[in-house]
Amino acid sequence: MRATTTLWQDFKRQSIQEAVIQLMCREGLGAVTMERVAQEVGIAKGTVYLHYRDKQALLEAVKDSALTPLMERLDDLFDSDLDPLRKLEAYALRYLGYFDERRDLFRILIYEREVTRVSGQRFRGDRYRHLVERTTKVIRAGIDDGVFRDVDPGKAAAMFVEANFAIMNQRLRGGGDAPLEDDARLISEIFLRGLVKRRSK
Amino acid sequence: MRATTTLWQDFKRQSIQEAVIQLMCREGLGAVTMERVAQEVGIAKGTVYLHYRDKQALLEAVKDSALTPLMERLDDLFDSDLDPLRKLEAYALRYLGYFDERRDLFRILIYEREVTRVSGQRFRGDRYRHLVERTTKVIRAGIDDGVFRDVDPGKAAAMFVEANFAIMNQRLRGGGDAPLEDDARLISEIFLRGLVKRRSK
DNA sequence: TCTTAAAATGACCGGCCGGTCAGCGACCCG
DNA sequence: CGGGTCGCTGACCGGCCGGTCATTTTAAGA
Repeated sequence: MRATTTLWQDFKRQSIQEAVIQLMCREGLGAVTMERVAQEVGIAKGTVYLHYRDKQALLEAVKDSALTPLMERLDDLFDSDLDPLRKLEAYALRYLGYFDERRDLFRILIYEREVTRVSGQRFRGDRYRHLVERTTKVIRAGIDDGVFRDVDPGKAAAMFVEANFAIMNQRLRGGGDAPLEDDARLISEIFLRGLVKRRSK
Repeated sequence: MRATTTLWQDFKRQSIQEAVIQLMCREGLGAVTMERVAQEVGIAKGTVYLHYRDKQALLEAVKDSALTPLMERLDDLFDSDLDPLRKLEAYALRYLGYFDERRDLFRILIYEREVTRVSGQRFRGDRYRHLVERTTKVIRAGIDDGVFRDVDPGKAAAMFVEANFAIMNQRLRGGGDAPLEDDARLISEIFLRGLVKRRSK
């Protein structure tokens, strides 16, 4: 009975989180009201507070469950023993792949970035920062190996992470008709080899 | 007298806009309240409404006066007869240069992007979109010339615009000690030539 | 100094939203 | 059937903020 109760509560919590995501995707962050969320789930506002201390805790939980799997997949990649170049290629593939399956989650990522930036506050769980830092290390390793050019690894990492975001954003808005492998390859090719055609003619 | 009055009103309007920018930089978008803005200028809330119809009009005006000069400088560049490759190089230089002089304005850009994205609504004056579109044309021209590789120009453009944003963001946060010419060159080099070292050894 | 029109003010209003809690019904047990 | 537990409810509260407008202040002209 204990287990059953917990399972059911988990289900409830998940329904609430799903409602937040749905609302955010359909009508934007401004529409995410405790009242509206409850309405979406089909429960009363007070009930939501039986599951989450307050609105911030709810949003935090949504971000967590939406982005933690991605971060784990990327951290696994960072921890692997691939060489830096392959790591960046694989990064793009995993990043796009993750959001391609669940496009609504990408909104959550946008939301996190924006709130972090607009509020101007430092967030403890700033995932974006984490991503850039780990990417920085990869690039630094590549430079030490003599594979990459000697550039500021932090800035190159910021460019790379942002480029992935930009492409995913395009996929989301532009209809995303291209296979994700193509887009991942596009990122790798441009970022690693450059836009300019090789003078191989 | 007519002229004098207008000039003085312009000054008032400018003070109000400056207050918005200051508030936004110091305490984030959430602190930008009509009351706080008036307080910052040293006038009463009602007075602000003598100059701007409502809050949205004020924010719109702030965005306009902050970003229009940049857009003009970039549009001049796009309209010039430089070849595509030089245009992209010059783009990075102008972009970074503009915000380097007035770093607080960069916050306004962040604000516009975030609001545009989070609200999910299409904005009439979406400058970001305009930038990407013009950059797309440049890249397409470069591809037609045979200088650039045959990639999706829209996606490459999104990457490029975003990369510039990322670097400016880094300059803002990381202390921005590097000369802007170096950072502009970094963007051009990576985006145009790639991160991977040429096998010229 | 008085007149008067324009400029500035800030108390006030209404709506919104996060958060609370007294109460209600469903269900179980004795 | 009586009583007690518990999940749930939604009316309500308080604070915040955008926007208004009757009133006061300013200043120019006579």
